[in-house]
Amino acid sequence: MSEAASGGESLLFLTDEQLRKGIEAMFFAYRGFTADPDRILDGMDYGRAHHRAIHFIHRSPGTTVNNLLSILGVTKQSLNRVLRTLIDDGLVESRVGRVDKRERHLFLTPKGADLERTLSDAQRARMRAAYRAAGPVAVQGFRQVLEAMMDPDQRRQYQTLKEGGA
Amino acid sequence: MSEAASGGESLLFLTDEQLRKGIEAMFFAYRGFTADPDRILDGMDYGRAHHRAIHFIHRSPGTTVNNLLSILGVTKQSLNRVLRTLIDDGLVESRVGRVDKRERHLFLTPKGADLERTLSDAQRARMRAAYRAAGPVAVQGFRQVLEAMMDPDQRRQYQTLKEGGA
DNA sequence: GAAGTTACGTCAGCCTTGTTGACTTTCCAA
DNA sequence: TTGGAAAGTCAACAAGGCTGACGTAACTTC
Repeated sequence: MSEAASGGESLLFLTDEQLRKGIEAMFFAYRGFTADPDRILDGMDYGRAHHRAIHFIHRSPGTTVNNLLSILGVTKQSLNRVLRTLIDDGLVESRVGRVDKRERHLFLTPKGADLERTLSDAQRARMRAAYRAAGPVAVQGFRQVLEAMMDPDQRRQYQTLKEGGA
Repeated sequence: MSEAASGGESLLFLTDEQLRKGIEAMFFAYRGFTADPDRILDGMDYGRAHHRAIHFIHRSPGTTVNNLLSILGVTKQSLNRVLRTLIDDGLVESRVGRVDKRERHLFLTPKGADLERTLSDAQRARMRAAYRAAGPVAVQGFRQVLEAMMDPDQRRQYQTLKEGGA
């Protein structure tokens, strides 16, 4: 490659060996990433799927079922099972749309917001520790690589969420 | 916090908002991370669990079942089901240990190595594109944050693997 | 106003991949 | 020789994905 010859900055970070380390880092890190919420949910009747639904409803209150579907990337049957229990248990409220009555807008109830806080506090605590240990420059790189790793569709959704919350 | 007051470099990267973005980035990126191998495996009778087993057997040829168990973090019954099909299909070979005949040492057959290559080529291609897009500095930060995010046990295993392959 | 489309919910059934628990066989080591 | 570790296996179950089919209400289009 020309860059390797032209400059001191080589392309050694693109070797298969380096890529493999990145792949394994993703594998192990994701386990850590989900470990704390999983532990909390383990006692309750909920799982990771409930966590995801709660997260994104909290994130975008009033979101429609269809919208949530496309963010989570699952089928409506799969989401419905999860949503059903959350609504029945009084963690999520489903309101019929005003302008389009076919739509259901989803909101967390106070009880749902409580669980959301418990879960995200735990997940953020780990994230915060990792960020603090690695420092702001590393964090920027972390985010850059993750964004580059997403599928275009996913990246668009991520960007939309990112802007909305900024 | 004193650092925020003391220096120009603030701790804004540790705000809940920034942490939430990191959490969502992990969520969407992991989907991309697994998408390509998943697509390949979809046609065959295998799934993500088979991919993981194949990856780590390739990574550490001759590893024992117990060792693989602790790396993958699943029960032996769960791993056994996956391993059973891979052995029956002639992708993995299980050799009785020489010094300790209770142990089984696992190896990929040529056929298994073929599939491993197909899968890891696809996964590395995406990784490489992401690395290239983000650049070496970002990649270093990426790896730092991921390592800091792991549980201590996972980090130890990751480090061991990392050194072994370096 | 009729016909088609969209949003949502639900029933039924299936698959993968994780779990526990119980039990056997094999084999090393004290 | 006996206890315990390693491995394998059977059975049962649960979470959380999936497809397919169907129903209903509401919106859109012709």
